[in-house]
Amino acid sequence: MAATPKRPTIKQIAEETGLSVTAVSYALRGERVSAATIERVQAVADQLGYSADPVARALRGGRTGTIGVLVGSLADFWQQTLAHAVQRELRTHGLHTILADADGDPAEELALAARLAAQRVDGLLVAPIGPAGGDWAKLTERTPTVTISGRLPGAELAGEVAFDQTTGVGEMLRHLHSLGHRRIAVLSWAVEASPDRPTERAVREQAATLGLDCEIVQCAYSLDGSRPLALEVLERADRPTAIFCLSDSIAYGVLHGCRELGLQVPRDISVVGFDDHPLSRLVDPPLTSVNWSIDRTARAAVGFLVDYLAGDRGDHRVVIAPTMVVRDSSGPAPS
Amino acid sequence: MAATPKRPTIKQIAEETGLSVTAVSYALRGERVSAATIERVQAVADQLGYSADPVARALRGGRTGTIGVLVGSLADFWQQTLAHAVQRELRTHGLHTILADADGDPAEELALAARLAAQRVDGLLVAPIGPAGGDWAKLTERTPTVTISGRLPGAELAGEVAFDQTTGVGEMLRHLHSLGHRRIAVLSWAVEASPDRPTERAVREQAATLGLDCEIVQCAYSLDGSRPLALEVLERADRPTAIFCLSDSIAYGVLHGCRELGLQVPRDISVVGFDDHPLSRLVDPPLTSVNWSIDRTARAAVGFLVDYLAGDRGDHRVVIAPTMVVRDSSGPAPS
DNA sequence: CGCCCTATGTGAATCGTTTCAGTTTATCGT
DNA sequence: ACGATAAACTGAAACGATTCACATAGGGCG
Repeated sequence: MAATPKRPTIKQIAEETGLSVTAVSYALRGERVSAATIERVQAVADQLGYSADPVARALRGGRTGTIGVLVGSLADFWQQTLAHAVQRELRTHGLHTILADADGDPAEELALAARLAAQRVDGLLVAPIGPAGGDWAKLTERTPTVTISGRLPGAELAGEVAFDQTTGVGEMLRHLHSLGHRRIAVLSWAVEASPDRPTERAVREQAATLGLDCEIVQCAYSLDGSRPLALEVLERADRPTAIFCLSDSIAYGVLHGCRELGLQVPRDISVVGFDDHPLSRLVDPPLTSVNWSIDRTARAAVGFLVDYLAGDRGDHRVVIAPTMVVRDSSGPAPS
Repeated sequence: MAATPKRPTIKQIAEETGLSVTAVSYALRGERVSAATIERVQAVADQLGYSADPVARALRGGRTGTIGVLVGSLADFWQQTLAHAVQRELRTHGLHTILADADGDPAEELALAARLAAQRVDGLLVAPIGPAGGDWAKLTERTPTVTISGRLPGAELAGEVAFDQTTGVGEMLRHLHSLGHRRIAVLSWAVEASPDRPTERAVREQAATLGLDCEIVQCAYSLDGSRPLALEVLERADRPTAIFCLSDSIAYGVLHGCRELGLQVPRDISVVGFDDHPLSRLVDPPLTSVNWSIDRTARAAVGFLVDYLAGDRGDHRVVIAPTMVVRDSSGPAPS
């Protein structure tokens, strides 16, 4: 092992200046000591390249300046972008990010969050897959937590960013209905894990209202996960006339599958998504989707957490409204 | 503030069992104490839901089980995917990830890495923008560091994953040359920050060899960053016949710009990328690019770091070879 | 029976920082 | 000039886990 030089400590500064460790600690934050001392300590600290050890500080009970971010699956492009937006937003508040990725497994979520909390993060931002169980009460009462689109059983929240799934699903289904589609396959991630997510419930309810024949199909998150499934659905005898993907990432895989089978979208079949990823306007054909503003989401979530940490216990809940974005991947149902 | 119940500590277990803190510490790792004691301690620990505080452990000097990952810009889709692949790979080794994002600013990189190191990560994985300066010597001799495609001035590395940029650039330029293109605009990120990156140097050299007129243009990373720039380039009187984007993300923005101006790709102009993001085969038209295997990259980088942490000081360097992927976005130069 | 060795356990220091509770000066008002 | 008070600074105890050095007891063996 290479010789490992230690980083400078407060103790070294104390020796260098002839002061006590205590005095140096105060001086570094400019309190309780004379201006002359502060200056002298600063000079030595700068020269040594000193910076306080966040680990020691955390142990003593202070803030770590780090927020844990837990996402359901980084394989999903939208969530990748969300993670980026959140990280960027946190940075504007001088906060750092520890990112964890449940990788599509709801059973992992609580464990990962606990691990994050054990790292002494100041707060948690959780975009969960779904209420797969576990009791978040203990965790969330110890660590301020803001959720993004999802429920955490037993959790006591510092804030909540919800998506109006009902309206979003409704608009999309009405759009498809108005184009004449009656038999629709809905590709959803995480159905097995939590069969009664609000999104799926909304799909069932609205489909019933509109008289649509909607089959909900379990689907892996990633591009490569949705393609084979799409192939299977597309090759059925009674192929649906439209496929409603509950994430744009899934839709990309479906588009790819259609291409492989020589199916023209939207002539032969309509394919629509549900997050409106930035690339959805560039794929072929440009994807009809429902937009949930990533920037607004990230800003709200981070804002709630920062407010809470600053002691503001106000009303920390917002519902992000969907925006229907009709592009070229949806068209009249083939007769 | 809500009552904040403390997490269980080793001390509580000691009181509960009537043992000393020391004995409990040993018992928890199954050393030096009688089997009966181990069992008793385990029982109490389980019942209390005890897990060791990573912060305290880190302070004492042990491993944290956390790796810092620093990427040049999470706004880039390829780097997003890389970050995901790396995180996933780290997880298979039982390691956690702290992700930092320099957001396109090379001047931030060293500071962010230092901050990561101060968090007591066991190692660092750095995919830098470029050698914007700073001295990485002190940091890297304290914290094992593996680079992914980039040089860190003064760094002493635990491993290195390099991309054979020269070959990649060469193949792409020859491809364009063979299609009759002679006037090419090269859109690069981070030119200002480090004008002599290996990639740009390779472009200049190979262009000279082939007799190509290549202009290198500074470009922001993101989709929205490259679009306006593309518009500017495309509206010139002596418009280049091909645009070579040094990242697929940039190419996506350019494609968007072309569409706005009513330019057909590749009939009116060819557009090619340089990472081969998974979505590049789905955009319209499918993008010609150069593939660097993200999985191989992530696996190699993480492998090097894990080996190093295990004490293996072997040869930790690999060069990832490019694979030219010709799709539909490149065609014969218009006459 | 006396000696040493092992098994099992404990006390205390350590990591780097913060902070409570003092202690020493110097200064001020009366 | 004297006690009160404030300013400047220090000691020591936390935070939670690890680990070195030591203590105690019992067992084995000549």
